[in-house]
Amino acid sequence: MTEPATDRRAALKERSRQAIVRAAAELMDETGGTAFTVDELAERADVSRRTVFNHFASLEDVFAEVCAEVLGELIEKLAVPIDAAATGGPTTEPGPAMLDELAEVVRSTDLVTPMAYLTRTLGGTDAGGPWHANLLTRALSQVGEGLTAVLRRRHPGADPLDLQLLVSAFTGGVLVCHAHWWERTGAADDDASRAVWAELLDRLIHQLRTGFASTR
Amino acid sequence: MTEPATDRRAALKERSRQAIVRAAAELMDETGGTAFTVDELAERADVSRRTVFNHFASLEDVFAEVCAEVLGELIEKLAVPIDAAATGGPTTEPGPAMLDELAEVVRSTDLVTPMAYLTRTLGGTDAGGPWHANLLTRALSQVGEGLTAVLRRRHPGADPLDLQLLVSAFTGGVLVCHAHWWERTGAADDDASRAVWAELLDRLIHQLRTGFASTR
DNA sequence: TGCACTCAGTGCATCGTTGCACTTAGTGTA
DNA sequence: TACACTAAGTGCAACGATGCACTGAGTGCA
Repeated sequence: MTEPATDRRAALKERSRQAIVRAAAELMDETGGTAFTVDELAERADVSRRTVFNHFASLEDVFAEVCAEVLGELIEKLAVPIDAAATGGPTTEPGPAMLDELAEVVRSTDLVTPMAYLTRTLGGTDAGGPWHANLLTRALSQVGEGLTAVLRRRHPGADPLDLQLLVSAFTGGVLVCHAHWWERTGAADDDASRAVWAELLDRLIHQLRTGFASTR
Repeated sequence: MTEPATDRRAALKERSRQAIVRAAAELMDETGGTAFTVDELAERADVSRRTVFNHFASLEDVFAEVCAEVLGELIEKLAVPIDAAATGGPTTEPGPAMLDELAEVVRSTDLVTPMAYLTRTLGGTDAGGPWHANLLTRALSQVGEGLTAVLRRRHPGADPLDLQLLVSAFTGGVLVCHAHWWERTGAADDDASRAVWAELLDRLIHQLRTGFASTR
């Protein structure tokens, strides 16, 4: 993918920022959490410690950006089949119920790997703390916005309220499922964990179907 | 080789400078001369055009630096066997005549490759012009200083005047040999060219021996 | 409980790069 | 011969990174 036409200053700035985010993701993966210092992050990113704070207001903001990128990739994964179904352009013709479509896409996408990563790195040392809770809220909001945008592209004729209610109920349900999944699997990234997740997801979808089956 | 302890600013400065020199050496090699623009050099070095002039006063200075590095490596090559002969520390004991030692070292070092490179890139388009002549003068001076330093390490008891006269006569002789070599071989980098160079070198050494054979 | 330490975060000045407009010299063409 | 163009080189201001001293919060220990 060619870089957008930009001047060298902007390119340098973006490179520094990406280096910090990438370094944080690596350290989070290696340490299974967020227990590293700004000095370690700066060294790994090959920038000065002041530069980290030039780009981010706090370490928490860095973690949030790592999450945002993981979740952004997740939403892109979910968007691909939904957008593909729209090949030939979006239509207002009645199609499958949005819930069924969303359910099928979510079922066929591996959510366990990113969830395991985020749960391990953010939930490991201080799960439920106000700091991590804030990150989780931001993450959920981002997922919700991303899904809403994708479904809107697919169903431009859909009532916006219906659509947003669906997404809100869905992401809220995913949060509940996540807590159960974590409790039962310890956020492992393996087949047993995937089986539990699939079961919880089926429960959620079943519960939501009765309320949104007529949405077209 | 570990980088010297330095701060990040100094490291960046040095990286930029080295990138410019390296890019110039590549372009000189690829184009067989110096007929490229500052814009091309800056692009290859991945710096801005202003940065080139932050580090060097002119394109000519960049070329001079490329030469200096090639010649510096050359002098290092010559220095290795001379310094190795001094293993156990320098001595004022009578040793082989300096000329014989210098001759042996020069004979056993491949001078044709760097000479071919420098002749091709600097002599190709405007040989003998005042601009290139200036580069040649600087190059010769650098070689002379380098050789003088090496021989001084090896023969600390030698009379400085004798030593400098030897080096001056030698480098002057090399310049003459180079002109003949160029005329006869076209500055090719091959075995035939090496044979001609060896012959010319023997002539030079033979001519110099009668004047310096007693130097110890 | 007071003290020492570590670390996140901050303010400010400096450095090196960069963007851009400019001048000047050299060159080619009508 | 005048004009247009290219390219080297320059001055100046702005940007982004960096160095460094500093404050405050949290923690551990005597």
